[in-house]
Amino acid sequence: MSTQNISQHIKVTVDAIVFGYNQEQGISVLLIKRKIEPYTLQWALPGGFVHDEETLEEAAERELKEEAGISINYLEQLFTFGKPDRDPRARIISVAYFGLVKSTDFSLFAATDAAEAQWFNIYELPQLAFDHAEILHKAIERLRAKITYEPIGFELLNRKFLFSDLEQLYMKLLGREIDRRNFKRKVMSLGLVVELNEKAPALAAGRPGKLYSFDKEKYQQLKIKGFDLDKLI
Amino acid sequence: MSTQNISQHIKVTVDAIVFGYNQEQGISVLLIKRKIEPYTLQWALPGGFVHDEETLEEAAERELKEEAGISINYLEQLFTFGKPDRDPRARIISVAYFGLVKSTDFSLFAATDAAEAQWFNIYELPQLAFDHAEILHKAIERLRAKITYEPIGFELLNRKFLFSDLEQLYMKLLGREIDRRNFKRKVMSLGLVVELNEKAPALAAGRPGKLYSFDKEKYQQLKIKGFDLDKLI
DNA sequence: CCAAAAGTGTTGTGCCTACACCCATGG
DNA sequence: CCATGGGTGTAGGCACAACACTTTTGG
Repeated sequence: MSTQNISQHIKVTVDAIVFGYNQEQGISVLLIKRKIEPYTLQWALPGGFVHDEETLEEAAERELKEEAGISINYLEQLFTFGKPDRDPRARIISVAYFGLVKSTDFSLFAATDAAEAQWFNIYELPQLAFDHAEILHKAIERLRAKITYEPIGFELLNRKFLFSDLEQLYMKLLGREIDRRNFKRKVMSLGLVVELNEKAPALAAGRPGKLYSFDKEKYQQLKIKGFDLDKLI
Repeated sequence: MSTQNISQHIKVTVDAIVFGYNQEQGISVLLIKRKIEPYTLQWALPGGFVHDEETLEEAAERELKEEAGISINYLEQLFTFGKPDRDPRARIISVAYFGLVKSTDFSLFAATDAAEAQWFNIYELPQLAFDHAEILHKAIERLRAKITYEPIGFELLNRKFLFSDLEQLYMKLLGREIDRRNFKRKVMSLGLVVELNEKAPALAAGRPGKLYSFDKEKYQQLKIKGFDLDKLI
């Protein structure tokens, strides 16, 4: 680093892209309605300035809690956006973080002021402030890539789920049909999903399915030692 | 973004991790010797403060030219490092960029003041300033991952090369033997490498090999439409 | 003629894909 | 009994891994 003490007028923000999933709404992303200039009343990703003594990830977690009332255990750094004119106020670079939440957190969230934070289906997005459309686009790409080599369902599904839930999550995200038999065989061969001895209550017509859940231990183990399983789909 | 005008004392730098390759030195990374506080005379990644009107990538390119005299066409963003205490002077976050250069650029580089910038084999690194060891570690991981799904040789080898050069590059990077016959078949099936009608001069004992080169057009095409070829190795 | 490196084919195995019918329940 | 969704097996093809001998040159 060449380190003359340059006077630099750059500020640093974080933005958080949080994806959620449930049966009705499909794959959604959390947005907030801006209450201040610029882009007042437009939808934007939750985020804000990094404080002097916190890490970037902590900043993203804090902003999520402040602006949307949700706590996320695990955020992954996505990309840093730094074009000089991406914010009309000043030179502001933004480090984007990426997270997944269970569908059970949806209801939790509905408790907060619905006008200021909301889930949007990723295929039906409003106009977004700043370069947030670009950021979100990149996040969706990453999500789609991730799902092919990591069992993402763990973060997105309820603790107990039907196999068809997992199928549908994958189909919605990939935007195409997948073969149920092949998919199940592959997923089960990973040993991450275990069959429970419970049947789901039959919600509609049709044969009720068994419940499944993720084997958290195995999941963590594999995540740590960096499982490079062949493409899942 | 919650956007009270917070007074923020964070500065932004970029650091560049440039990998090169040649037969003798193997896979190397470019480091510079710091001439100012802190960490004076220690080796560090080239980099420095982002200017107010340039993009992050431009900043990385500029610093590489200033500090090491090399021009790189393509840099890829690696990660942003932002722990509050990673720099003893102040809160400084660093956006790390990642690049590859041909071995022919090595000689070019030797022309500049050798004391201040140097290539180091990635398996024989000196102590590094700041958290640069961590940054470099992450870059090497990325390089290793990249090589399994992208034909990286294009950036690292000379325009014309022996097939054994490509083999050895992969073996050095992966740290294990690969089967020459299977490797060649796979690489050729991608259609990115073409056989030239030239023989290389025989440098040592042994049968001289044919020369090969990358088909730049096809390479660019595939890179653009995001080829998700199955794992190469 | 010997050492060193380049070049080259085949076979088996396992994984992936494609594909269709029966089962359990609610209405 | 019908509609709805859940559950399951198999056969063929393809890509990958394993494997060794011949050719060309320099010394």
